[in-house]
Amino acid sequence: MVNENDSKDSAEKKILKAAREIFLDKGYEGTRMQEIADYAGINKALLHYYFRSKEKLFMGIFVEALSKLVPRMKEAISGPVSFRDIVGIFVDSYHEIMIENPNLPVFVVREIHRMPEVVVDMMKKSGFDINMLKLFINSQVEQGYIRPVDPVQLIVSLIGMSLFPFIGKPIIQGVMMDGDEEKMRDFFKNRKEFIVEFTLKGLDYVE
Amino acid sequence: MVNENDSKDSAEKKILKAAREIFLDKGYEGTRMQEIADYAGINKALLHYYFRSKEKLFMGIFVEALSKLVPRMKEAISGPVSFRDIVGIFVDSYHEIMIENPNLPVFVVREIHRMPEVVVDMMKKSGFDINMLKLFINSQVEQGYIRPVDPVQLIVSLIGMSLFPFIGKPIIQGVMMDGDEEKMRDFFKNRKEFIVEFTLKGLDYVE
DNA sequence: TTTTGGTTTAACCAAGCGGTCAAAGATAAT
DNA sequence: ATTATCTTTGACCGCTTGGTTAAACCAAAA
Repeated sequence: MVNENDSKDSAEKKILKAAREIFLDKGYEGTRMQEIADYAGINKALLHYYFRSKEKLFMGIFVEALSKLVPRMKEAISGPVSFRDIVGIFVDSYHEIMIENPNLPVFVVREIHRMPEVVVDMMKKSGFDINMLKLFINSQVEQGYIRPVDPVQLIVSLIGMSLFPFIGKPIIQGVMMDGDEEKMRDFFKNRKEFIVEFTLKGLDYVE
Repeated sequence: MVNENDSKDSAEKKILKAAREIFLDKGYEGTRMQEIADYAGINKALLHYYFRSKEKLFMGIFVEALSKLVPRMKEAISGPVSFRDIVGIFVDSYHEIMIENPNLPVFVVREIHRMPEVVVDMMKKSGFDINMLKLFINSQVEQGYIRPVDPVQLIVSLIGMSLFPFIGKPIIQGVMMDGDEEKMRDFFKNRKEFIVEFTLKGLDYVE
């Protein structure tokens, strides 16, 4: 039991890495167990040795992916920060995650559509802390920093503006930017600032 | 050849209707030809009699769906209308289409991700008229109606804010609104006005 | 009535799917 | 060296998949 190196669990980790890669790209229904095995460089039967079924393996990956999509803003909100800061942190955290996991939004959208109740249950149990954000927005309204606004409308707008560039990247780059990668990089570079300014002005924010 | 009734082509139309329903809900990979046949109330072999393969049948549905997503704004822009009107029409046309076809955005997102180059080519050939909108936005900036802004950032924001409520409906309703359908209806009822006001303010619009 | 042509079907097929199993390999304890 | 336990594999299984085929069906033309 001295063995703490990776040669023992490397198979399991290789499987998880492969499953992550392929499930996120092709979704549950588009993925073949054989493809995961090939990608991981192991026998297909070994997949079922470590993870009994395709669904079990998938759910592990899915839970992991979902958790990334829940912005952890508890500390940010609890501190004495401005509305501008919160919007910036919110948008920023999404962009950070998306740049590291470009396939994440399409993956989650696809699987939410396939099994909405399951996902909603999962998010409820995992403590999706939207209420804190709602309260924060309402308090900012009451203190006169921003105009009266339905917090959900605002949150949905922020998420939509943050995620859609990644969801629709092929269209934006291919159709709106004539396939120019440099333009696309510029677009992403400017995206965060645009969303923040656009949002603050859209809410009549006063410093 | 007197026969112009539907009994002759009803099979084909029944197939198309079934294919539309099921492909849009489950996507290419999630759909079984048998399921389409059952839904249409016909034999599976008849599918291949009218449409040779799953892919051919699918592409018909997909082209039809894609065309719905391209906003036909040529007439709107060509006329002498205000920026407020254009934003209103833009958001409105998306909402109208989405309410009639709630599964459309997830469907298109899923299939774009599966075959991005194909879709981009299709959209280019179908004359996606984003340039007119770009020019219009730029002209509004030059005339001082709105602050300087990258048209693509704005268009992507508008589409993102318009589509995301439909893409993320299960989460919004299930997690942000505790499953309350009435709240969700209110949310959708107020959505258009919110986006328009939010956008106009966000761009320092002056009438 | 027979023929003709398009329409619809049951039965079938090869390939691919997720999943299983018995046995071979590897590793550490006895 | 031998046993016991965990890991890895090739071969295999039952089932589903998209697709085919030959024959039945059916209305209109001859």
